Order: sequence, then structure tokens, then C-alpha cells
Amino acid sequence: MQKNPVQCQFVAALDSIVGKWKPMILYHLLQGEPLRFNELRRLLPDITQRMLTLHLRELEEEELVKRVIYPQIPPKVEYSITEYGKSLSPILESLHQWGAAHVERKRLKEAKNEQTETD
Amino acid sequence: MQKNPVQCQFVAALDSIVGKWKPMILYHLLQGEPLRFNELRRLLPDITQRMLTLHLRELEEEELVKRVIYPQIPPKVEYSITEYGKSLSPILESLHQWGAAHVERKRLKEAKNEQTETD
DNA sequence: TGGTATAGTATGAAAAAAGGTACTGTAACG
DNA sequence: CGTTACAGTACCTTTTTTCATACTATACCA
Repeated sequence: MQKNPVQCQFVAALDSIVGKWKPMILYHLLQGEPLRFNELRRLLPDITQRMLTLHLRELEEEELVKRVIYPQIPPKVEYSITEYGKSLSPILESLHQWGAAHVERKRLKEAKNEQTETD
Repeated sequence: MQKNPVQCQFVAALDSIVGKWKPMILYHLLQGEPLRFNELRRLLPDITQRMLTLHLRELEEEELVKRVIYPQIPPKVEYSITEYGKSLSPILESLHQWGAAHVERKRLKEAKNEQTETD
């Protein structure tokens, strides 16, 4: 935690969102349906078991995600978004939209550059 | 850049914001006044020259920040937020607010824990 | 003449994040 | 009887990010 209170708030918020896979995990869980460990794995094709576990544990620790173990064999564990986690929804939505516009902007710019290069 | 388009959008947005000092740099520049390199350094007491340079270059590359060099000696360089950079303002504002609430929430929880421990 | 301020760059080290592979136990399926 | 699915853990390596320190050139001030 930083000393500077303003930074501290950014850091606290970003820690919850940042991590190579966290936004996607939250995004999928925000769809509403609880998801099992391997369902999430299939939704995030390139994630390793290790990274999925680590990120889920962090999200759980911050009470953004809830983990429910069904004592069965083979095991069943369901992850779902918490009420508190839902409060992140507008932020993720804004990020998603801004990101889409940003990608499009870059794409257009590159297209323009290629255009002038072939002139 | 990821293949998954949804992730890609999050990544694009977060790349612009994330970095240990980026939100703070943007935050200060969003106050409106252009700032010189060393003014920013003084506002971010713990940043190294190297990190400030690197982050400013990245922000410049994404056209979120504008860099103006005044050919003087000793040198004078002014950094300011671009119009495009201003479009990040609502996101940073949301992050800032959510972060503040998150910090407060944790604080209360810890206080509660200490309370029950001494019971 | 020596110190200060400006805006950096260069180099190497340390820390943090992410990835890769192998392994666990049990049940159901074929 | 071998394979698959489940939800992980253990261990080690690689990549990325950040940090620390020294260095540059020039002008001004005392």
C-alpha cells in the first residue's frame, strides 16, 4: 500500500481488476451464472490451471468472488460473483467500451499509415 | 495483443492506465495545467527519473499525453493531457471512487477483526 | 570555481508476475 | 483394466516490471 492516499485508491481499485486474466474472469462471472473451475478454463483457453487458481483466490480474498465447494467425487466447485463484486460492473463496462474504441482508433491509424506508405 | 477480442479490449484499456505510476500521472495532468518533468517528479515523490520517463513515453505514444519541448538551456519540457486523454477522465474518476470505498471497507473490516480479537 | 537546475540516458540488479510441466485421489465410462 | 473428468498443488523457469546508481550537457548564481 502506498503512502500517497490518492495513489492508494487507484492502487486498491486496480489491484482488484488487474492481472492478466482478472478482468475476463470477472466479465464471465458478471454474466450471472456460477461457473465451475473447468468451465472457466474452457472460457479462457490460454490460461493455465495455476494462474486460474491464483487469480480466483485473490478475487475470493477481496470478496469479489464466492467459492462454493460441493463435497462430491469427482469434486465440484462453483465460482460466482458476489453482490460486492457486482459493484465493479460499471467500471468494467466503461473499460470495455473505452478499450474497444481505443483498439478501433489504433486500427484506423495503422490503416491510414499503410495507405500513405503505398501512395 | 490477445486473440480473444473481449480480453483484447480490456487489455487495451488497462495498458493505458496500468503501470505503477500511470494513473497518478494522468490524474495530475487531468487537473488541467501542463507540468514540467521535474514538477511531475515532485508530485510523485517516490518515482525514479527512469520510470517517469518510460511512463510518459508510453502515454505519449498512445496520444494520451502531449510533450512540448522548448529549445532552451537548461531544457524545458511540458507535459499536458490531450483531448483524447481527457476521455479517460470518467474511468479514472470511477476507479478512484471505487478504490476509496474499497479501502474504507477493508479498514472497517480490520477494525472489526481487532475488536473481536480483544473480546 | 564550484554548486544547482534542467531533462533526460545507460547499465545492471532486484522484485513481481506469469508460464510450464508433472503430479494427486477418486469415480464413472467403455 | 485403461481413460477421462474433476479441482487443484508443487516445483521450477521465464518474462516483465520496477529500482538504484551513475552519467550527460549547458546555463546561471554566488
